[in-house]
Amino acid sequence: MVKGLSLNDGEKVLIKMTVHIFGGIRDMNLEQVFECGQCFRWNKMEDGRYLGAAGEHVCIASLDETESILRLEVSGGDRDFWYNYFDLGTDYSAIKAGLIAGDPKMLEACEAGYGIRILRQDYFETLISFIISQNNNIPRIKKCIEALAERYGESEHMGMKSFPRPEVLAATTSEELGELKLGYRSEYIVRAAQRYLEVGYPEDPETVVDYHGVGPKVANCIKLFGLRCFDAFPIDTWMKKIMSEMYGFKESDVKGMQNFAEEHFGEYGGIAQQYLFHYFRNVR
DNA sequence: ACCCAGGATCTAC
DNA sequence: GTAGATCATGGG
Repeated sequence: MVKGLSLNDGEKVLIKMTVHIFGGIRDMNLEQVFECGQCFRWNKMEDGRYLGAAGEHVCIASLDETESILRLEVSGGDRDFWYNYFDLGTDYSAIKAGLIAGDPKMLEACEAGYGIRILRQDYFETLISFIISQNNNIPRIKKCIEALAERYGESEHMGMKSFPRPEVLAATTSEELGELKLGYRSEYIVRAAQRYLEVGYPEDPETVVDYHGVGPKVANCIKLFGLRCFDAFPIDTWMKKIMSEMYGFKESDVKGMQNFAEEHFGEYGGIAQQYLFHYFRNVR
């Protein structure tokens, strides 16, 4: 499909727009997927569709009322890319069943969190995004990331810039990034981009905590969302309260919580965390 | 003015 | 190894 868009100078330019249709979609709700805190570049449009960016690709996503057909209007990326990005090959019903079998307390949280999926996001984008997330709130995290993309992203589709390449961010300075109101995270971002160019994609997920500005919580988010370690169990201020209330931990006993998650939830601890996080923030 | 936001670092004990 | 202060920024 080809659409004509008019630009500021009045010229008509043909923009290549592809539509991917995926049927038989289960365990998916776009609001849950995009607003559970795993990604920051998707926003609901007035008509209910979601406009967002994944790396250099931009997409308008919608799920029909029976929630069985996913429609993606994309600027690029082949069918496999988007199938992979939305994690359509993973059976979340089976994962939920396993979590509930191991802990009946998870039943309500899993039901309330119907439709959550862990997107397969780009590692570098996840790294930078969650460095920005520290001691920050979601609306401002999104503003910071859009400012980064607006300034350093090199391509643009449907009004959204691509996420900056590591080479570009590595070539900036913390003073320059300071103009984007990133606060003390500016230095972390430059150093992270430079380090990424040195070490590349981590063979060992445990090494992400070696980034300056990446502590245990952010590292677990990067592992879960950017490296697909489903056992990574991020513990933030909310999870401390939740683990305290549900399982009786002292809120200071983060180490105890991590060990418990490892033994109790096992390989899908990160998924359990997502359901719990969502449940306590949005339902209770 | 104070507190919080999907915290991390640095310092001191 | 662990408690406390400090770190930008914006919103309530």
